[in-house]
Amino acid sequence: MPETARREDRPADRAPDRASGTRYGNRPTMKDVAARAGVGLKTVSRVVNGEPGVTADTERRVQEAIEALGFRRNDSARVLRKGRTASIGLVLEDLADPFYGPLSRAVEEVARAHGALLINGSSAEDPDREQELALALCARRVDGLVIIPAGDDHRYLEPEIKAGVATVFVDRPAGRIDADVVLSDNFGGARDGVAHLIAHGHRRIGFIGDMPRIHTAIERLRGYRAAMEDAGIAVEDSWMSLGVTDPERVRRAAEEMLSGPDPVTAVFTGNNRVTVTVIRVLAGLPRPVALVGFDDLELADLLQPGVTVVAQDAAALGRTAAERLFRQLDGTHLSPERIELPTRLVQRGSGEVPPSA
Amino acid sequence: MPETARREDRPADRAPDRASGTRYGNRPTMKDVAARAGVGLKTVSRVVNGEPGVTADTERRVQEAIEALGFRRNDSARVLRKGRTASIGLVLEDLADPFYGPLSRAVEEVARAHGALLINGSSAEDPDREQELALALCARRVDGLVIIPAGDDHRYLEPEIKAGVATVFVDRPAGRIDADVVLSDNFGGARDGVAHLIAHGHRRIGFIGDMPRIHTAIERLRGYRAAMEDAGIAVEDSWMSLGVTDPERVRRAAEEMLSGPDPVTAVFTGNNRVTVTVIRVLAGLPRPVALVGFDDLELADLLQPGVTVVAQDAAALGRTAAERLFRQLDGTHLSPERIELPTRLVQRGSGEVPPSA
DNA sequence: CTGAAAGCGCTTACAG
DNA sequence: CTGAAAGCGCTTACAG
Repeated sequence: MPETARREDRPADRAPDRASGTRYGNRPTMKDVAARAGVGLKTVSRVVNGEPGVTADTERRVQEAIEALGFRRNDSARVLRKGRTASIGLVLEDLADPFYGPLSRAVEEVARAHGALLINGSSAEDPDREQELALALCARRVDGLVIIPAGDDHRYLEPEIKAGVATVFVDRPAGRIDADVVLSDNFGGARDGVAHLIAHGHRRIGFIGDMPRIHTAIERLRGYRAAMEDAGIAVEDSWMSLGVTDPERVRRAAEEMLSGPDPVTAVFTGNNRVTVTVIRVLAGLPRPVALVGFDDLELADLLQPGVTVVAQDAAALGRTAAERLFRQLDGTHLSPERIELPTRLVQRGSGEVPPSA
Repeated sequence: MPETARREDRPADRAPDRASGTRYGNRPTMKDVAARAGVGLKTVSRVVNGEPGVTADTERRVQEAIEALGFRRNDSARVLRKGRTASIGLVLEDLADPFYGPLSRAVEEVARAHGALLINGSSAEDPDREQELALALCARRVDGLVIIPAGDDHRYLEPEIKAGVATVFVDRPAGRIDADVVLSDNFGGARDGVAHLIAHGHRRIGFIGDMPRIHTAIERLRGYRAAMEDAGIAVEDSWMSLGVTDPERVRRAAEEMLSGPDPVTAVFTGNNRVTVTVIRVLAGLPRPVALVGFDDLELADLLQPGVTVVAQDAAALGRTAAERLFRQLDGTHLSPERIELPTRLVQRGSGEVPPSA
């Protein structure tokens, strides 16, 4: 007999059939199952959770009632009683950014391995929105939080962390609190990338990066400066540009440092979005300009020339952070740590272009 | 006085200080706040929820208690009582695929506008995993579900939908149940793309697509066949290849149809991953071969030649689906609908290459 | 093997 | 304006 034919069996005193979906529609509960199977509530609970101590016959009766009613345990109620929600939150900058896709997926896989679901949100690089999201996730009592911070003050999380919410920052460190963080070696990666350009004969090298309140932007700029200093090159202010990464500003910045009497002969770009815009600018120039970009790009190897990049392992960042999170949740008290993942210089052509005369 | 100095004020009968984080660590509840402020539970609830009917003085006392204890409302408990969880689930194929990033982000934005959080999961194109995920989300009592289906039988969702879980399928239709679905015009897009190649003089045109159990793969193949038929071209079996989209198989398929005595002079690729692999194959060939790909790619315009594509609007798919979902949740009963979004042919060069002799 | 009672942390529906 | 009681749907801790 079809499940739906049984709907009227449900106790009449339960939610009336109002259209507007209060009470999750009108779902059967363990109590309904117990009544139908003629057993106690606890017995239903045992069957649903696969606990021992139920005779085969009782179990069968309960199973039948479950199927007839279309019962599905309300984990929301379960969670309230048990304490752990088996869900973790991920606050990132923008789900649509190709850098965060693999990172999210890696976090998700680790969560899945631990039986947890992932709640995801984009801060859109807005500190207020980051806070709003993180606190909303805490109110839902996620067991832990993986945060790619937009802001630089995370004291708002102190009570939550104290209350037991595991927290790991990724890609950028926490601000004004002591917390686990998993980073790429932004400084070293940028330094190596710029040193690579220097090794290929460049001295006038431009740097176009993200807003200076972003940690990675500062670190990469620091790497640029270090490489230049190591080579004894005095950096001119007009070679550096930090700011929002929208195509308009980046295009202007690139055009400025590439024009005038003493243009740069090479550019180091501070992230994937900047790199893409600069590639477009360079494609319109009559002379070749060398380019090394931070972050890898799909199809980068197929461009002419191929784009030399300092690649981060986004998936490894996510995986490492999530694993650390669950280690925290395992109960062992860990003191906050800073984990740094190496970057990799991938030579494809654009970084090996010599300076044009 | 610092918040932490107040921790010992919490009633001693509440959770002991065990290290392993049961009971969400050791969080204060409304009851604790009420006790500290010397008011009733309901008054705390009123203040926390900004309900009227509390004198300024009482409100101040409650607020003080809230801050001193570091109280944050447990939405998990709230949800149990209220019926709606203000969260929706998104089951997609792979968070790391660049096609799903913008789609997820769009769903998230709509959810946010409705005050809901997004729980995200990847099916990895595995029907069992899709089901497991979707049902886990239902057990968490998400208000609604946006599903990019991997399987072709969704009868398992019938009890959930009947129980009030709003459901919208995206990118591919539901199997064996009647549900809302938001699709791109896969058939028309593929037909136009192939017709474009024909208009540029090609007759021997290859098609490389995804596994034939995937709806979009079938529709795009159908579009290919329709365009060929419209032009009076008899398609040879060796021109078509459907299967997993891993680079190995796609590469072999492309190489096969591009070799032999009568190779194809143009290729139509069935999705972004296939396109990327085929671009690599074509880059290694001595003669030019025309290419039109389904799905747009970042940097596609910067390749030589630029890649002509049939572009879908991934963000519009996500937005439309999520809006439909919340329309369902608004209570008006809507009969299942099929919404089709147009695709756009973007000419960039590769699709305008003439047949080589 | 089985189940009644209490409780998780809130909101609802009342009563004062 | 304020609050005590009941209840959301489960699990826990017992007792039989």
